[in-house]
Amino acid sequence: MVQKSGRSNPSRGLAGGKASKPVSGDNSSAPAATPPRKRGRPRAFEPDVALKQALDTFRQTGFSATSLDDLSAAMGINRPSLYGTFGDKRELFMKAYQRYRMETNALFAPAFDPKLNVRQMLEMVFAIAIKIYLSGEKGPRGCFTVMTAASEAMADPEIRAVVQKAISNADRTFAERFQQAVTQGQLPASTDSDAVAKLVSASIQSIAIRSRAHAPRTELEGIARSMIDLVAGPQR
Amino acid sequence: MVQKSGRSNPSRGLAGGKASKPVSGDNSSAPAATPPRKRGRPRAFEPDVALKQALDTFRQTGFSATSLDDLSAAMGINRPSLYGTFGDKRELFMKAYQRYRMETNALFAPAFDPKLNVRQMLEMVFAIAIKIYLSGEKGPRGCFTVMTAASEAMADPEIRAVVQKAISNADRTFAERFQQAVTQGQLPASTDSDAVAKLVSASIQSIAIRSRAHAPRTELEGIARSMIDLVAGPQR
DNA sequence: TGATTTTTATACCGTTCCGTATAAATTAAA
DNA sequence: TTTAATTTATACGGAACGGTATAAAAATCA
Repeated sequence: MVQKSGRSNPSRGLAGGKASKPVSGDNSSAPAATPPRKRGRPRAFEPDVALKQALDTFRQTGFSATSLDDLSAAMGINRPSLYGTFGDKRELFMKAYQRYRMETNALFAPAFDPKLNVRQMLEMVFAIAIKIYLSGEKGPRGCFTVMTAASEAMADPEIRAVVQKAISNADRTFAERFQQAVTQGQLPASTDSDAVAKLVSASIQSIAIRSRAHAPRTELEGIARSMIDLVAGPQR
Repeated sequence: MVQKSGRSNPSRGLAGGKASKPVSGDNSSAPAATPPRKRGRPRAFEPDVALKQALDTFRQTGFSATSLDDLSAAMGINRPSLYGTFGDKRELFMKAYQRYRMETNALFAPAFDPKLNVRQMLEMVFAIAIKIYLSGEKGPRGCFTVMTAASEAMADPEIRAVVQKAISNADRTFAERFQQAVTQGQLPASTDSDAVAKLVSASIQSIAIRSRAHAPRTELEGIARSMIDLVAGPQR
């Protein structure tokens, strides 16, 4: 019943090339490139912003509880257009999740500036995490990876794989940074970088969980502070 | 106890209320417990075991992705009977969650035996948590509270309330135990019991998340070990 | 026995779901 | 202008959904 579209898939050429758009500030309606207009009727929507709306909707209500009507309405796209551009609901979910990962990786990147010491890095990481998890027009949204791990990752091996990758990636990023801090003398030589990294990840995941349960911001910040002090020593 | 003699009902047990849950501790008495046979056609199922099946099903696939057909099949009960006994899907979910809380509270209780020191308490807690989260015929199941926080707690205030309660209850239980350990000299006087409690809760929540993403048991045990050593000092 | 009470079993109802067929609309190319 | 290509808009179809009406079944009571 899968019915691979036998005819040429038009989104192929587009999807391959424009993976990431820098979203620069000067997008004043005149992308100087003036992309070569394709043959037929032009799209009435921007795939990237539509995908962002889909992501927001999925983050709000999760995969199962989000209907295609919800998505269609939030994205401002008719169902057939949605299908033609993003595939079925599951494909759309995967693309939205992929976008989420790119987006949040970019948001966290500044915290890993090598000029920052470990404490500064952690303070930035937690601040960014709390900001992300509490953002949202309709209340806090938590972490999409944690949400997905708790729900879809169970039954869907492919989704589980990307979630595993996201979690282990976070662990590894912290571990490498801590190991580096040990060699730089910012952390004691006895530090178990892998272990500490997983505990930091754990506290971030807990912040995500609690944020979705509407825990007060002070509670989230308290967890962050405790973890920072535990890793980098009490506040000077 | 209001045993009206007008109807001459020779049975113990409440006739009017439908909260008939006489499964008290003495169930291992003579096989002739002679349950007070009610008037009409007897039930063909045990409500408590049916509720357990419902809980298992909800834990597997979550609220939205579980259909009443799934529940009906898993519980071995027709839809109308299910309705008559447990109410609609959401009510059933609430009752299943309530049962989960009772069940897990009972499983964790031995770890809080006052005869155990802090390290022993933590080792038991983590061992029990990992055992619960990895149990399940069809793979790991994680923590139902964390699952629910990540999904239904968002849109449903009542569900959110019970999830909040479960989380804060865990925090408080740990905090009280740590505070007690401070007074007993098992932990340094400088210990911030509330903060440490939340970090322990956080690591448990992370273990739940990771278990659902099929993290290997050694990873979960590693997190537990790290947290225990962090709180109670390195292993002696 | 027959009346009453309660549960079971089947089948149904209206709604929502996901996905698609179809035709109109809009563009570039011929 | 005609033709081809592509997207939009409407509407539909089968399936699954949550929930319930209805009658048969199984028990007690009179």
